[in-house]
Amino acid sequence: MQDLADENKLIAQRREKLQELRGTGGAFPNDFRRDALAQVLHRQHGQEDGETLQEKSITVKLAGRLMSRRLMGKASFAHLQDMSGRIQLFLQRDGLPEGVYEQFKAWDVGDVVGVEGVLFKTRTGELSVKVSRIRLLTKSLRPLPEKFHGLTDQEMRYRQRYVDLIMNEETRRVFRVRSAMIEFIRRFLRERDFIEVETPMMHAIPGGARAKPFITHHNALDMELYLRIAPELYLKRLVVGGFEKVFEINRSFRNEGLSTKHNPEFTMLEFYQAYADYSDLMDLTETLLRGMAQAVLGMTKIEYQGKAYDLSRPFRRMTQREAVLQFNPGLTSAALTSLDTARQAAVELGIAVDDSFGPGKLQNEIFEKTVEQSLEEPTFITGFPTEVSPLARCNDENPLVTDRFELFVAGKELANGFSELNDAEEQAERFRAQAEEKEAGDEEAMHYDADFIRALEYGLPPTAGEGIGIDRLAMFFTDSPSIRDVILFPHMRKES
RNA sequence: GGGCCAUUAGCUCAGCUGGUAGAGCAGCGGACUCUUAAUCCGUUUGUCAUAGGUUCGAAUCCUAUAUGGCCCA
Repeated sequence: MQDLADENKLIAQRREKLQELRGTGGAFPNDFRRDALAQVLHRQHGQEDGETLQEKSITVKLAGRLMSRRLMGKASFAHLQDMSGRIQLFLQRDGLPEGVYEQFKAWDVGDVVGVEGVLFKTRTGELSVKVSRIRLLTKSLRPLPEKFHGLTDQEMRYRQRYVDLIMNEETRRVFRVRSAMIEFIRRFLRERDFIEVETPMMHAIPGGARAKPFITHHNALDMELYLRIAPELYLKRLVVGGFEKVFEINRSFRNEGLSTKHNPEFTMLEFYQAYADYSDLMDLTETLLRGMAQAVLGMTKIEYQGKAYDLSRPFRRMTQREAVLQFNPGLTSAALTSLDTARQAAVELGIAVDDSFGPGKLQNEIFEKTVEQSLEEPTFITGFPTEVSPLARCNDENPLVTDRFELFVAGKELANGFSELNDAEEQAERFRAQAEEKEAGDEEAMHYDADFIRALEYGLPPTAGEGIGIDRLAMFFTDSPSIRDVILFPHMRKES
């Protein structure tokens, strides 16, 4: 029970109004049923003229939140907002049952009401409902932000997303787009015979990526468990099992800092296709993103943070080596191949170099430092060093690199895919190398996963797999500068 | 982790070189039957983020902390 004295006066007044409602019974009715939505009415009847509407005499029942009120002595206007949008209400004292108009005048912006009335056009031509019945369905105790500026405080928008959603159409749009993107992915993959699966989120051995996991504890089993950093190893077990095309859209967790690009929990699409290689997946990714833009936004042109992108054009493809050389004119391919010169180049760029870094790791570090953020146009980077790709299949011509790609758009990594390493013995060898790095103090190095090796020993068909970061993709599709703008309830520190 | 900026009424924001804390919206009372940031008259609202310090006196200056934003690593 909250102490009334602690609350501000506006809330106290509304509590009193609620108390009166309780006295008359039925303060929280749940028997009102609507038969119309605001936006649908605008679409169906917005173009009709007043006379036509009057002749048709269309009665509708609507429910939603009162977002504004313009009271006059014996008549009032108000706007009702439901899940689809807004529509204006017109209430006349003489058009309502005895005493109802006076009750309505005592209600507040933010209250949830149910109305019944006839569609008409006001003098200014706005489609409205001439209300004949109105009921208060839920009393709102907290005042909404001011009607003109709305809620702009970013912290409050994230912490109290419910208020942000009430007040800001743009926020509602962002999350509708996100939802439509995920719906499109499901349809796209199902049409291609992928099946959707759910694999464990709690892992005894965290794997499938280089990252620090969150640790939790199972009491009954008295064992440490890790929140997954990627579903990869389980999805490949399923391909071994004969689910030759699988996908999962779900959360992964990484114990890292927060930034405009990182939330501790984030949503990934991962999919695996047997009898395909990384090149097939690059083609599929282009088709997927192009189709998604068309389906969700109605066009393949996207504007992100002031820059225009056209997904209908073929995505650029270049190797990591080529990209590093292009952005570092002083370097040569030979310099990147030799350990000494590669290390020197990295040090000169201010990279914290560890003695254990080989030429591949050094090239990857130089790439991340000097190239990534400059890759604006959609670009597939291929030829990632084997050293930094412990789960990917080596290239047949050059075993120092893997058949792997990452897709960059607007300077952000959106996707990572590769031909899967399906040689159980080589995978075991690479796990051992990772385990050694872990011993040597690299917290992000992978564990040796014996069951995964056992699965590979039964035989993983030649397979390609890919992960796409849904949050970052949603940022790009909704022109959002921060990952927090596309996560309904982003992680926040404790309120002060 | 480092740098810069912000935090004042329910919301959006003013508040000058330190001198009794303000506006608009919302609220409350009144007028008003086509308004739409409705209008008109009247009126209420504060832990100035928190804790210290300087000062006769601090929203204002200083320090620390918290939360958020932006940039960098």
